[in-house]
Amino acid sequence: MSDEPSTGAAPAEDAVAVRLAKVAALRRAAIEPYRDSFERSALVADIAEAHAGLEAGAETSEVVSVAGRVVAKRDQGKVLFLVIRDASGELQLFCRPNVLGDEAYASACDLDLGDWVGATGTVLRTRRGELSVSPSEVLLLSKSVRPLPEKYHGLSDTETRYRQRYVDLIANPEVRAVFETRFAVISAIRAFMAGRGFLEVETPMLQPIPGGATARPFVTHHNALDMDLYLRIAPELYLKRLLVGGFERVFEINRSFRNEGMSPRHNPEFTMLEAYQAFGNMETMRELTESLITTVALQVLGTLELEYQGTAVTLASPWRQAPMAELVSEAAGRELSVHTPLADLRAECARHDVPVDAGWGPGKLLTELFEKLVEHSLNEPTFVTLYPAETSPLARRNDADPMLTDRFELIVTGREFANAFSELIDPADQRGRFEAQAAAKDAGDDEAMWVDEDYLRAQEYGMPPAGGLGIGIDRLVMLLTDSASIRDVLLFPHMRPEA
RNA sequence: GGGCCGUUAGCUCAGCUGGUAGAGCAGGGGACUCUUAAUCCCAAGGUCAUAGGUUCGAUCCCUAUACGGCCCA
Repeated sequence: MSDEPSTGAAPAEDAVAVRLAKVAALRRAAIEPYRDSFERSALVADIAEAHAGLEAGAETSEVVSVAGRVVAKRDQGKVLFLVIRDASGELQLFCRPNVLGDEAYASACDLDLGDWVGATGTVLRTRRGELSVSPSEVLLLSKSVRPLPEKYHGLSDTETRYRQRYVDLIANPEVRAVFETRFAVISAIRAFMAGRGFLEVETPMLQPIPGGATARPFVTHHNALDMDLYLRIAPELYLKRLLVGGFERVFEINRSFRNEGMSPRHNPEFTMLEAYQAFGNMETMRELTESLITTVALQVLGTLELEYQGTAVTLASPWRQAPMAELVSEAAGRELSVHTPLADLRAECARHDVPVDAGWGPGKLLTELFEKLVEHSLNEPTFVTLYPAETSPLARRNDADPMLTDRFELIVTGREFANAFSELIDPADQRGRFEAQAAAKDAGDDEAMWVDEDYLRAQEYGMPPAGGLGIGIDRLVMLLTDSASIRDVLLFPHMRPEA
């Protein structure tokens, strides 16, 4: 009755062909291999919990219905062991012809690894101690026609893991745990922010003027309006418009997009938390950041003592604070700041192989030196403060030194995790900063900001003093799951088209 | 964009200073009434990433390209 195996076909198609033939055979026998639904009575984990004390060799009369994917098959001739997996765990099906009937038993033997099945039967524990269901019925719910990766070594090819995450999740169940942690982190953030009286809002992802960060945007086109739009590089300017409107505490967990290179730490689309608090400032945000991250870590991991890629990191408070110029001076072995003569800063850059651009001012040069000499060495959480105004076009100037801003970046494991500042609320100063950015853009800096007239108009109505904060969610999840690459915390990381 | 490394069966991997490829698992056939990476027997499975070049002969040496990984910008 079975079809002749196709000869001469490529091996990949061979396995597929065998399974497709089974589908055809089932259909001829009026058995639907892709069913509508299945009524199950228990998750695998529920059964394991309820029968944890069942002795080896003991059979119960309790009938359960379970469903899952066949992940192992051990054909013993007159006994067949199938292992099925549902979202809660794995369970063995102990299939016997005297319970199933010869015909149903033969059908069960015909199942393949990867098939989805539903089974109904009694709970027992085998003589060898394996909790099992002895089914009186095994229903094929959905036929798998592609072979799964090897059962022992699984799937390790990184390219296939990222491109075909669905296979990765089947072959490497521990991958699921990373994304469960990711969900726990985001849930904990929401709860924390709500507890502090923040309102969650949604702002445009399609923006006529991409603002709130220095980065190249993705461009798209609105056909009906016949105009270009940009995928947001940050929600910042919209959230701050809401402060003008009277919302005092808002946050958005946002997907943003930046048109730049990919790396183990950069994906073209990524997730951030941005939060704004009226009447707060940088210090308000510093406390919020430290409290948020420690609360989330404790809630999700139960500890503040982490290991990231082989290096111990403690998140225990209090976290170090240090001005950028102080850290750079320490690393360079000489006093450096935004007030150091340009020539000296350039010489220092040259000494450390930092390529410089002729148009850069002292603030940009100092920031470059910081990134080259200091950033990577800050393993424990460190608030780097007093960023130059030149590289902080949306931050309020420091009252004592207008060349600097009341801004910090949080560095952990040598990487930026958060960025926050006292918001610039003076519309005249903001216009000047935008214009400096526009000049840089005209000079060829395609990451520089645009002048956003509507944002300036909003500020002219009066924006309350405020603190603003951004935290990279992907990087936070990387830290908390000890993931080396951002691709490991994104279900579907961006990839070039397949060859 | 630059540098280094990788790409061999569906999956995980071998492959000797160049003589056109092997294993395990999966898949196929068979045996087996308590298996656990089940076991045993048999047979099958490859455009060695792609395109060129060198050579009597290339998975192997050279060049380019594609995709992936890491580092740097």
